[in-house]
Amino acid sequence: MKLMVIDGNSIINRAFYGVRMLTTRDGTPTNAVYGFLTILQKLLEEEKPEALCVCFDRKAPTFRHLTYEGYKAQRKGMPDELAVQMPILKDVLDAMNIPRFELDGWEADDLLGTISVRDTAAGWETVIVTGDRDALQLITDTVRVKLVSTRMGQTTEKDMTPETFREQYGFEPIHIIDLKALMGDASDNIPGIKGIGEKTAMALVQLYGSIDHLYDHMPDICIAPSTPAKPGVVKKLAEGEETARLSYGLATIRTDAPVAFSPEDARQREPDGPALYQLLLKLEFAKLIDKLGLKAPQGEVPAEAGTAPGAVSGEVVEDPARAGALLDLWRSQESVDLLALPGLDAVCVSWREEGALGRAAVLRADTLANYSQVLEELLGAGIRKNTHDLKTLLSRLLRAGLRGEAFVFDTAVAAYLLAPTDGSYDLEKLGLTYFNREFPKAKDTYLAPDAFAPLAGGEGSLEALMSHTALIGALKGVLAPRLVELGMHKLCYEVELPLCPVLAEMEQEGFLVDRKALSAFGEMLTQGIAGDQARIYELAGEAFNINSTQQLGRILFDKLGLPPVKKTKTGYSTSAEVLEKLRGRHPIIEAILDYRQLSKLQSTYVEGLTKVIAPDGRIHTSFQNTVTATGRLSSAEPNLQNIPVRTALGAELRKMFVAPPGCKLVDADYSQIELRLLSCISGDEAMQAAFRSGEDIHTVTASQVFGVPLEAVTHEMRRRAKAVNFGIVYGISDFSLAQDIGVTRAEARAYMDKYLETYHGVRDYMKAVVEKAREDGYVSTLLGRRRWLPELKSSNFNTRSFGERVALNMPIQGTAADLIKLAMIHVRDRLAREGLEARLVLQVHDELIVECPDAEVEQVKALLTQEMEGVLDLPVPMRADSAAGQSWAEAKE
DNA sequence: GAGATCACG
DNA sequence: ACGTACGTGATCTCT
Repeated sequence: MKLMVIDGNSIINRAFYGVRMLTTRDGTPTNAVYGFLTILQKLLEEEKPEALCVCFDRKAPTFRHLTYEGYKAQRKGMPDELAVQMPILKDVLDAMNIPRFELDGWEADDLLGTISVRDTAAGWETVIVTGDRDALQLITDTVRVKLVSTRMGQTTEKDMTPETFREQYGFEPIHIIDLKALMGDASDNIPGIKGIGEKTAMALVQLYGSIDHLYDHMPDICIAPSTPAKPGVVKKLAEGEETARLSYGLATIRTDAPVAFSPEDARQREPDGPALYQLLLKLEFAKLIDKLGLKAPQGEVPAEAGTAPGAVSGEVVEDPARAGALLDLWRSQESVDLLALPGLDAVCVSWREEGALGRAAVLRADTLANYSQVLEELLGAGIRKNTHDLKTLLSRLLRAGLRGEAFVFDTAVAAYLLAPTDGSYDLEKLGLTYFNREFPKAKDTYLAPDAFAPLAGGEGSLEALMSHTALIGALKGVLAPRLVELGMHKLCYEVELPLCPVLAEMEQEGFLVDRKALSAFGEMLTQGIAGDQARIYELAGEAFNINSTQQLGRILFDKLGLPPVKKTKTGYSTSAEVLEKLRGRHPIIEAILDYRQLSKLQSTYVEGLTKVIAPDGRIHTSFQNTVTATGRLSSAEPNLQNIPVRTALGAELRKMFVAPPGCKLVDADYSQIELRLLSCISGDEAMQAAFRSGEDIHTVTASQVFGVPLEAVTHEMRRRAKAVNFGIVYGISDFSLAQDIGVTRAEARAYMDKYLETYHGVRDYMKAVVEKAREDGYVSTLLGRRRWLPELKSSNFNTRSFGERVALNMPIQGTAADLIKLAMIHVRDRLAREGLEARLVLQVHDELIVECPDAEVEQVKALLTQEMEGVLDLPVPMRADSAAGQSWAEAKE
């Protein structure tokens, strides 16, 4: 029989420092509890003990010999983020029916000791789990200590038995106490003998075992067989005897705590399922709930009654007459919910009948004779619809030659606006978050590859499809009022939703690529790569995988002996930044930099893009509208928002993005939109005046910061001013600015001070925005888009600093995102209204690209500039420049 | 799946 | 004293 007894304080501490910060949406820190439970799961799987319990401290550490300053320093060891998680962990353990022991005036250590002794007496085997080496004194033939350490979320354990202990320390486990009596332990406030360190203490204990035995031999002390100790050491031992004996007492773990324990009481029991479920849900540990196989409480959900999804009565519509009747019914509804399968071969509609009974109907292409007619009618303007992920639906519809109108709500977009850092917004996840209810996973049911295959038994999938569709309506009931409450309803209904069809059309349109030119470019790269590779192998004296940073690091820093500039978590850094510093030290550096550049272009762009050219010769990216924390779009599969431009060779790629014969590309980009917005948002008069003057902003800044006339601004002055301008938007530090522009930290500091003196409105804003964010818990853009900032409440300096930089940056980056989204909607409208053939094909954050017939070029250029500049009335003009050409490279001027 | 690197605004 | 710029996505290696 085996008992596992856990040092609760020690393990939650390790977990807290080993697991990255996690919080629930309301900002409650949860990382330590999460880490503890992860470790517990792992240990239970490995050890499978019959019994289990956890011990906690209930004794304030003593600070007899510490000053008040020392006390404060000590206290810093238990930050608030960890303290608030202690009671949470205890609640979780209670719900898991795991006995926990704590006793006034006793430390967890003493309880571990007491329990292990009782356990042995009862004939049981004991595994003590802790991160604290003190406990090693408890090791016996039947008591093992599992030492746990956690780094970067990875847990490692080491089993310590009498054998392994002796191997490592060279003496018996019990003499750990004697070791501490001599050397002390700062973290436990055990003084030890001053001047006796780890080395000496180890040697003495290895030779004498106990301090009693040691002092019996005074003053003829050796530190190794027939090696007398130095007189200094003997003197210290003699003078420190009293302290050593006192320390011995302090280091001894007691085994006589008055605790009511017998191993039988700790036998593992079933957890209290519903209680544990509720707790883990509150902690937002969805994955753990899954892993433990916990189920949502059955039956009606009491919370938010009336809005929660009730039972749905569903039907599969196979009779055209019935379909017609339903269409009439749906037209009369305020709105219905709609979910379609990716191939559009089935759709589900849900609605509420009088008396609030939920209804759902599935229409299938294979069983409803007039499916396409019904679908078209359903998608038309006569029936108002709610859906989930509108942009993807519209995109699929367009691909099938269909249009969707009258979509009035999107649960994915709404949930994103309410919590833009959540990362994913699957329906089943939203159901859990907003209703505490478990829903089947779409990917396991109606989105599974063979969900509706004849033999797959599609009933489960049908049911899941219907419950998910009905969930859309229920979610709208919660999300829509919340959007109003937080002032984001206009942003949702006037920006995000109208943008969906624009994005879908852009995806459908695609960007024409010159496949031949791309492949010729690729061949050239292949040659270059082969040359670089050969040269690198020759200079290295061996062949190796240049793509492996590990192998490359060994070659550069071990074999060739170059100085490692920077380290990463896993070894040497070989980043371009590091290699640049080594340039000139060895010819191989140049070859590696060139190899890196060429192979990046080859694998990511030439090969990556070639793979995704559609049969129409065009590349159709996917614009993601629920991804970024700031409100920007992102582009994926492929990413067309990071096509090279900064280097001459990379920019070649933009020549491959073209307009077909008879057409041109028109490219329009905002000039300095983020700085212009900074001047508006901060209300800084000086910066606004600079923009109104129409002069180059970086030159004006340089002139003001360096105190010289505009004409006297040198290239270098402008470059530095530009770096400061950028840095300010990101919440830069003097250190990073110095690194960026290659000056000393003091100089960088001076530039920033001068800058903030010149633009004191910006300085005031930087201070105010962070303070307000701390009070409100969020920051927002001009159009009301929000980002929550639990980081600002962190006690961790880095985390908090990050929160402060985000508080500065998000309103600016996010407002720019709001503006271009609005401009895109307006551009799309005007192109249609003016009957132009021009089509938007790409957005790159501050840039729009349109493909149009040659004849429309001038009109489109003007239209783009107007709509982009005129999107909002601000105290400073927003400027946009446009140009046209046969390729993207040409159109960018 | 995580980490390192590098492409963009 | 801390540790060092905001926001993304793709590719490659290694565990």
